Amino acid sequence: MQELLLDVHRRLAERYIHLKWWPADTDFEMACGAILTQNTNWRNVEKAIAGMKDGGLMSPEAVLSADYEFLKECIRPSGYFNQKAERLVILSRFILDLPGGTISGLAEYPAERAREMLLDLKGVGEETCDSILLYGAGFPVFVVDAYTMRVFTRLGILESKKYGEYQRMFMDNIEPDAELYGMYHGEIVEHAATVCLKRSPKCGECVLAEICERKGVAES
DNA sequence: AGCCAGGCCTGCC
DNA sequence: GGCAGGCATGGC
Repeated sequence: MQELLLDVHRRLAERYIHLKWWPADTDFEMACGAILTQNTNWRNVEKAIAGMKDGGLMSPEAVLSADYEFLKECIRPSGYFNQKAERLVILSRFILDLPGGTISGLAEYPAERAREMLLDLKGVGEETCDSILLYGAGFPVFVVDAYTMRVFTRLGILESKKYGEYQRMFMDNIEPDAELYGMYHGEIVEHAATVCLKRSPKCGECVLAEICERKGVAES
């Protein structure tokens, strides 16, 4: 399994080259992006992030002191703005209470504790939590999302709907390495979102075609 | 014109 | 513990 997972990574890395994934100027912007991208196309998230910046809201202090309706207007393009505005406020308050008042302050805690703290926040589920832990605070936790499940189910590597099972598959077989985990997850998203395996897979055209064939996955 | 997007919560069973 | 329904906008 370890060899297979690293093989997929190598093939993706050859095709999708990026220095550091999860584009964001600050860890706060990264964390906001994690909220804003919930069930939402990244193109719309970019508009909302730009909206927050234009509105002068790209800091936890600014979010907390802003007019609530104005905050909603700024993030409107990302959809679900009523829920997401509340989640941004909750997240901002949480961040200011961390050591140093920043997301990176989470690194003061053991990974398990930091994960619990984030999951306790209303509006932060497993994917949002792990994204922040990995890309915001540098913990070596593997992020699983809809793309990850779709790709690895499609490859015939793991048939499951459970977040934890996918995460364990990666973390039990690949050494903890935040840099590697971040790259790998980024490659999966780039691959699934831009080229292949969106809804109707055409494995014959993608860099994972050989693996599809080896696993006996039919092209369609 | 629909269908979909880098989820999560609530309320039911 | 699993599963439907709701949340909202913009792109293709």
